Amino acid sequence: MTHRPLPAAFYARETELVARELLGAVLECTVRGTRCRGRIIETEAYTGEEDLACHAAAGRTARTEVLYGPPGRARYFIYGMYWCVNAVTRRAGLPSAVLIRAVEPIEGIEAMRRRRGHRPDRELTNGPGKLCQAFGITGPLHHGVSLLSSPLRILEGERIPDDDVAVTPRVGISKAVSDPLRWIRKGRDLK
DNA sequence: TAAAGGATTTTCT
DNA sequence: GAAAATCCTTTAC
Repeated sequence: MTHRPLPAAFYARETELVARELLGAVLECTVRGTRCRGRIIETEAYTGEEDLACHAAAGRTARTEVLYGPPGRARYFIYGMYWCVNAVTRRAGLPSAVLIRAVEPIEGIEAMRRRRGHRPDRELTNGPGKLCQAFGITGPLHHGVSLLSSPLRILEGERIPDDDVAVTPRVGISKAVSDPLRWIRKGRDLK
């Protein structure tokens, strides 16, 4: 497969479309010379200020500033003690992003096992906080950086066909809207 | 197998 | 004071 980063124009589209198209793309992170790669298999769209589950619903603050910036940048959100990867979408001034919820390890699995405490392989990267821990993604190092260049980027991958993709409402989010906004590759065996 | 609670920090009511 | 885009451990059935 090619190893080209997805261009900024990829992210400068409707958030739901970007969430769909990111399935199959390759998340890459290099930390101190160790490179990890994983194929994206689950994403979630946070569509803007009108989406109550989106952090931008709270308005423009230091915490949400990156969401308002240009597309193609990474945003990391901390829930108490965990970080998550987001890809900012649309254009500057329109706060929205796609949360990367799960990947399949491709490269650097030894580092992932080490960072994740040698759990079963299926539990290395099957959650938004877990995959960050596995990849060594931390806030100060990665918050707000471009996804188009190292150390953290998203590469072109093999497209996952529509027949293998399911769209569902978000689950476990009290402010979630009923619209289907979570994209999952069918048949994944991660839970 | 399911449910409950803790860790931890920012934000809102 | 409570909840949040989570995860892990403990406790109960």
